[in-house]
Amino acid sequence: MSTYQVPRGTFDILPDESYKWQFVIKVFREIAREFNYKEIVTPIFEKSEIFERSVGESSDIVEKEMYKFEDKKGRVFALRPEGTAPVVRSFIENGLSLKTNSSKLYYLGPMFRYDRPQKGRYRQFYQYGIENIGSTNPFVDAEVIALAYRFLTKLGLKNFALQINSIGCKNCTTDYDDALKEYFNPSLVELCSDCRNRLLKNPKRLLDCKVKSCKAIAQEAPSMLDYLDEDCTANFDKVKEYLTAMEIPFIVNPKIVRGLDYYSQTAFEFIDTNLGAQNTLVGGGRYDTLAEQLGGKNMPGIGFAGGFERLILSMEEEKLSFGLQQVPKVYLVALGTEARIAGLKLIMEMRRMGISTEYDPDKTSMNAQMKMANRTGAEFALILGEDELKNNNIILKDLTKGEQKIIKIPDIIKSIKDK
RNA sequence: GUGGGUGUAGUUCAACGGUAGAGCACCGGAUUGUGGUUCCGGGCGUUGUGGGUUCAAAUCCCAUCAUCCACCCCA
Repeated sequence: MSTYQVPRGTFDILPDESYKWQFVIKVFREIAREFNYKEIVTPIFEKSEIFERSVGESSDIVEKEMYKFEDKKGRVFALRPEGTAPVVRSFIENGLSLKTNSSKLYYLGPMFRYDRPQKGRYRQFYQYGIENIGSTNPFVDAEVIALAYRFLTKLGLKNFALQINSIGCKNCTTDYDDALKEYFNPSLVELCSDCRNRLLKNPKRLLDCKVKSCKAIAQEAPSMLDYLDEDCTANFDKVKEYLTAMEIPFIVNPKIVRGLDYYSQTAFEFIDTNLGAQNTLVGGGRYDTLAEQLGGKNMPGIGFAGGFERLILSMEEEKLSFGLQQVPKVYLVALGTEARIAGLKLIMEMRRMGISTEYDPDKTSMNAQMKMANRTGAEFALILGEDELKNNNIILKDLTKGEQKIIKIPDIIKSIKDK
């Protein structure tokens, strides 16, 4: 056992695994490009106030999960627990609303939450996400959902379901909260202690409770959808209509409640059906008041975020491909000092021509070098010995077929390129 | 933050309170100019860490750290 280990809830992405990450990141970028979203990169830490004012003082994230610290001048920062607030901060700060072609943004990177680690839940985790800022049009809601759907589908995932809901605007919510309080109050004693708290602070979360008794009571609770005002209802209907038009299957789940305070109207989750307790693959929704809360102009927006860890877990579960592991194209086997030096020159040339090349600096015997060539998974071995060198030749051996032929050294790069 | 399970070689796992072992991987050789297969050889690892009980602890007890599962929360 080594003396040091990674901090709790974090992990190393090892060389054998990194290609999986590269693969899903590559696909995400491709899909973002298909939809014409452009990348935005924001710092890993921000003034903690940014999260407190947007995500919400009473949310779990702010209340107990933030990595908060003071710098040497006493400024209070937090490692970002999520990506939306920083993007909106940057959007306001840089006046992106005034520029064309800069309202559709995507981001990638680590987020931090001090949470108890579990399968699919880490303290440093990697999110991908998009934000579409500036429009209240339900076309945009549908497009954002479509992008997530397209991404998951492109990766080959099948075991997931899209659930959507509308949590209304401020007006609807207050009415609904009152209705919930009225409904649950008579059964107060039967609720779990968490739920008694929730009833005061955020009654909607009660719908999400997993305690059996609470679940049973919540079964008959009034539905959010009945409390939506005209606008919100119309909007939600349009979102559904557009999704249907794009042939994106969804189910309406009135019990979806997002844990971040800035959400309004459209809320959605892509749930993995065989992942365990941490099964939200992608979560997102509309946040029409967020920009104002951060001191900007009234600027509506909608976006989503997903975690790469769960994505990869889910893909492994479904035995999906992550593409090929990185292997060198050519492995140079050099015999003798002169051949080794001549080989150096050759290696440089091949690498410059874009041919990935490997060799072993320590092994001298043919046998050992061939073994290494095989182990790296190289496609070809180039064998250079005294005899070949004398005649300006080199042996090109196809390691999968086992065939080999003698080639003039000046022609070798062309021969490999032609393969 | 709460509850439960687990921690032994690089890895997957064995070992009744009494000498810590096997598969895979890895290294070397058979084969000093040709790999994958095969055969032979190679393991002292503070049994996660720190205490305690005992003649004796990987094994029992306590603490701690990590991990897994669930609550919670969410990506």
